[in-house]
Amino acid sequence: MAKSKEAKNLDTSTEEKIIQAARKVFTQKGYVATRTRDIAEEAGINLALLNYYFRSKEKLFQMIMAEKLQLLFSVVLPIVNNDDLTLDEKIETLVENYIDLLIDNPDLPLFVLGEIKANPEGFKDRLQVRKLLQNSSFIRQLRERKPDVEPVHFIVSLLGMTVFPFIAKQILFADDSTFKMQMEERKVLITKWARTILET
Amino acid sequence: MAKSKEAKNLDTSTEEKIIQAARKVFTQKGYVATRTRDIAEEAGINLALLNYYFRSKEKLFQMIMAEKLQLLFSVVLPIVNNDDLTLDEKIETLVENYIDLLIDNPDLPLFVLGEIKANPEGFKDRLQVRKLLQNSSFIRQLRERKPDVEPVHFIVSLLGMTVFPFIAKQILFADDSTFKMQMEERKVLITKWARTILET
DNA sequence: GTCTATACTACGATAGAC
DNA sequence: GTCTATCGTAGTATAGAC
Repeated sequence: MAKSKEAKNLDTSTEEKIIQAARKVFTQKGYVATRTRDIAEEAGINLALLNYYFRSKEKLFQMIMAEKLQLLFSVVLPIVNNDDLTLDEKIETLVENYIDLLIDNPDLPLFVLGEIKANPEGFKDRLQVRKLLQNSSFIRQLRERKPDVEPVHFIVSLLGMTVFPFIAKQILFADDSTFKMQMEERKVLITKWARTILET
Repeated sequence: MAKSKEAKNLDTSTEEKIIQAARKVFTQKGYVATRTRDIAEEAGINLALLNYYFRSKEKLFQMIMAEKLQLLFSVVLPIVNNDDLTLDEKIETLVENYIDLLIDNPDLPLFVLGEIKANPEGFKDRLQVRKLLQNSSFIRQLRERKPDVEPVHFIVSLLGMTVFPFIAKQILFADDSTFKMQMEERKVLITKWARTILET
């Protein structure tokens, strides 16, 4: 730990300021739409410094994207592979943790999904979600509980109910504070509905 | 009807060829990422012709976007406002029609939602989905059936289950043919699950 | 490390010949 | 209506002074 500091941003290093700015602008506008000038301005530094610390816009972007993918995986993987949790416990924990994550990072889904669509090749190796899920205890438990339905259908529905509001909030929700409140409400609703579906 | 023609593309007017190309490229790559040169090449015409027929990239884009929004609304509005349909009939029809639409236009959701996020101001007046839904018989029926749950939560879940697979298909589904097959399966699954949820 | 000035490239748009 | 050639601008990246 460094000495106690009161300032939030004034004492952060230039490199860190650039990273923070890049995080914000990239996730808000996507790769093509962000200009390195936007990032420099947001960071309060000169444009040349961006290329001094990171070689290029592309390199800087890769850092941010890797970080965001890591963030997404870090929520899912520990849960779906945890043999000690029952199926119902997994569902409840997944939904709660995911909604908490997305409330803190509302741009995340549209950002990641948009960039994957824009450049599928760049994600070919990094995204083996299907393989990671395939052997998980989550899938195994789903097959046991509902042998007649492909697990993918349940997972897509669970993810859809959880993630979709964050993707479509501009259209479907009025203001930001009621949105947050309703997402808290959704935690228990989705969990309940998912269990109901499994009992069908 | 024009005289019978066998060719599909050779006889279409230059203007129509540009529109078709723009439809394809814009919905695939989004506004910022598409270059007018891409559209010209896709249409098999010269770049200058694009500005001859449509004044600018922006004008051409607005045409395509208006068309796509119209497409989305034309599926939803007639159903949610139809007083002759029961709630269960509305749900079934909505899911079926939407999945059919999205199978034919898989890029549609990510395209529209991405552009709205990129330029929220440009959609302020055109998107009054909330107001259009507010007074619909669909909402009224939902309130009657489940007075304890905000209708928005049910609608978001229904839309999420239906639309999300098309947004995340790069990640969650293997190949295109099994994807289509599984989307057909989903029609009856979502309808069934939605009804189950309403009985909770 | 940080700045200013600039090179280089890519893009949207237009002029002008046919 | 359609083409070639080109203008103007905006964006990434770098050179070089401090």
